[in-house]
Amino acid sequence: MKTYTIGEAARELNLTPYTLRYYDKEGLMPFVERTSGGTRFFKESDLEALRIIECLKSTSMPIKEIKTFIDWCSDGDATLQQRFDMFRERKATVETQMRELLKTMQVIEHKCEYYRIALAAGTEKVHRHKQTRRRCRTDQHESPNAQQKRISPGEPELILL
Amino acid sequence: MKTYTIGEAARELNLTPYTLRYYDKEGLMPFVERTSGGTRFFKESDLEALRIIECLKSTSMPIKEIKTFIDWCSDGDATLQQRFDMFRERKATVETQMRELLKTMQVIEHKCEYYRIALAAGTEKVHRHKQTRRRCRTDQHESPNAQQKRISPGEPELILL
DNA sequence: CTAAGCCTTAGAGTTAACTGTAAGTCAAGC
DNA sequence: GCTTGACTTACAGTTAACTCTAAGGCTTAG
Repeated sequence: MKTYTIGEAARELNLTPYTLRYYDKEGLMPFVERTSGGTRFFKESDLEALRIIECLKSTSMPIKEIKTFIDWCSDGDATLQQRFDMFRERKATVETQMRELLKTMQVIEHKCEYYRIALAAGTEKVHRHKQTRRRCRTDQHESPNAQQKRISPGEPELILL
Repeated sequence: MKTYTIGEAARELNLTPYTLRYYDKEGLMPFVERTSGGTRFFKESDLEALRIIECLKSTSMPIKEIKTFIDWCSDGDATLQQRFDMFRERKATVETQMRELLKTMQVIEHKCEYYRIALAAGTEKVHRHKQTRRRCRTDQHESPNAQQKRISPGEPELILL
């Protein structure tokens, strides 16, 4: 069966040997074997496992939690329920992340349009009227905590939305 | 016009006052004004700007790059093109992130199914046959770099995919 | 008038996840 | 046999993004 040195495995996974050694130290790779000389060698199944680890990492799962999962894997069938629950939870996390990314996308697209129009007009001022209108609607009462007098009265305001 | 103290603004944005002061120190909030006593007060428009900053942050944009954008905003119409380009680039980034999240989701769902079946069977062994078959297909040649003899011959392999 | 509860700054500490260094081992090629 | 280049460990350093501490200031309630 084909095996890989740490450098080859790192290339395969788009990581560095440093990172793989770090993962090993953190207990993420108890399955990786060594030669008699102490050199790690990675099997296909190890790369598969690392791809799962990378997948979990891409859901912003911290390395310590991934280690818990790896420990469960080592414990065998007794931990099937925990592992199932963990993936269900991950699924919910990813769904949330997708919803938030979609919201982000909408804002970004709105800004693209904003700047497309501003560029066409040669100035951001084309958006000024809309801004003033919007601000007026929320312009109703002072904060009870804002009792101190303000300095720097009416600077040319930055426009960010 | 209603204004907010740093604590109120933080609550509004789901951040801490520490974080907002940190952003200010990093130059992300040159638009936030102060009372004569030096206390920051946040206007609606400042909260809007901070929401954009949070949006950019959610695309994994580092704070230093966000500062560049804020500086461009302060520079006015001369930087419209840069800002437009920046948002186009952000859009591409988010599209990539969405594609990757979708791939992640597929793997997670596959694992959910894997564990649903294993739980029903009471053991992960139900997936063993498939695993062996799959491994055989890639079981064709030794790595030219794997010349050292292996220790720990045939442990019960962890199953992770 | 003083205590509570905000706010301020400078600067130190924390955390996660690497990233690199130093000193040494090992196998291959000249 | 010696150099090359990949590997090893232990451990120190880096980076980003906070997060907190200490010392102090301002405004309101009692």
